[in-house]
Amino acid sequence: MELTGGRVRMTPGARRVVEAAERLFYAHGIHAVGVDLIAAEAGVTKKTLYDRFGSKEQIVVEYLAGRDERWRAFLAERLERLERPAAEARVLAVFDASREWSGEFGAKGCAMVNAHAEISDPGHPAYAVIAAQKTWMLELFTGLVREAGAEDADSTARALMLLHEGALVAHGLGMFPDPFAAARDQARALLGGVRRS
Amino acid sequence: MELTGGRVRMTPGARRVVEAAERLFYAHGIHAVGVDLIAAEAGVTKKTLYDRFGSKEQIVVEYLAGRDERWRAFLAERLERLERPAAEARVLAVFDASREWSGEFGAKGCAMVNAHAEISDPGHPAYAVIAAQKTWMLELFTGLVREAGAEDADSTARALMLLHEGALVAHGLGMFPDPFAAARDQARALLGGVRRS
DNA sequence: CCCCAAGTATACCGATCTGTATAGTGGACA
DNA sequence: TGTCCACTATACAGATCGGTATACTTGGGG
Repeated sequence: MELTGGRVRMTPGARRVVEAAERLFYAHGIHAVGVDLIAAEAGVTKKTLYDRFGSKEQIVVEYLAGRDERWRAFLAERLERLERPAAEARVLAVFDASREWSGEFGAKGCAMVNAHAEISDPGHPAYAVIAAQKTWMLELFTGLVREAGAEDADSTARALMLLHEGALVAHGLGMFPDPFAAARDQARALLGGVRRS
Repeated sequence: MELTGGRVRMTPGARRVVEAAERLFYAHGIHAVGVDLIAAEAGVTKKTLYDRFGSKEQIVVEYLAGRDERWRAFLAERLERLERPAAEARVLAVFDASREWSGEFGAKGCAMVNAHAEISDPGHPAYAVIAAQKTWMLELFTGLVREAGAEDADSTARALMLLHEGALVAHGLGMFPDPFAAARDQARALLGGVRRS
């Protein structure tokens, strides 16, 4: 199975497998996509696929963990662009980044939320990846809000989290146009009305 | 197939099928549950199941439409409880109702969002049910906000929608305790700060 | 009394599912 | 030159998938 800290060593074939899996899992759901299709789309035999990953479950883990890694790198790059940023501007930049990301890669909403809908066993290794992603986002907001000097950083961060998750869902379901702009507006109002310590 | 306006005639066996399907689909996901299991859990043969529904797809439609109906009835009952209610109180009551509903039936978040994650074909009949549910909720918020006399009812309603969807997701993933209370607090602040026409 | 709707019981269909087995190929590197 | 390593090709196993077929039972209403 060739693991390195729960992750798989990414040979060229393995990388193509994860890329194909990400595209197929995200578009059609995890259970709707078989390993035969993944292998075919990756231009790889099932033998190679199982030599690298050992199980479909492990491909799911790589799919989610890889996507999370890319999102974090994407977000970090967007946050570093800001020069001498006010903390409030950094919070709003998270919504802008999410809007851009979702426009490019997020037509079906949050991959973590969607995967969670298909997994019932809390012992599934993907569960930890999903939970960690949401914890990380909440802590990101908490840190940024604390920088901004808000009185109750925890509850403010949670409110931002609700707006952000709501925007992801609204975008995925096409509830109304540009939900990230709406969420960003609310976030600004929320931060503007907050008492400073 | 015995349809009545796109829906199935609910004989006793058919009702048990939908009940079993709802429990299993919601807990494990749609593609993860086979019709054999549904029939067994309903105490019904596959013959009966297919005589009533004709296809698994139709069971999915009944599952979602039935759950939506129950939610709307649940919410209507909670809203009617309020006597001589201010419109703002009615908005907050939606979040209270959602909190109560989710505590009883919503451990995995929104059934519509979860189903959407597993369906890729926009022509799937369940798609219309999902979209209609979200449209209905948005219009509900819009109507309530308009009653409250807010200046920009549409954008206020969308903000409430984001908070509500965010709370459903946060609850389903267990991101932090009592997300509906947090969403309700934000909703109140949002309504309180709104300019009246 | 007889019919009909709703149901049971059971067996089957072809397709697809995850996962394994066997045998062989081509390149990099020591 | 020889040995790994990543990979191809193909075939197969056992289970489960959605869906169908045949034959029978039961209870209530004209």
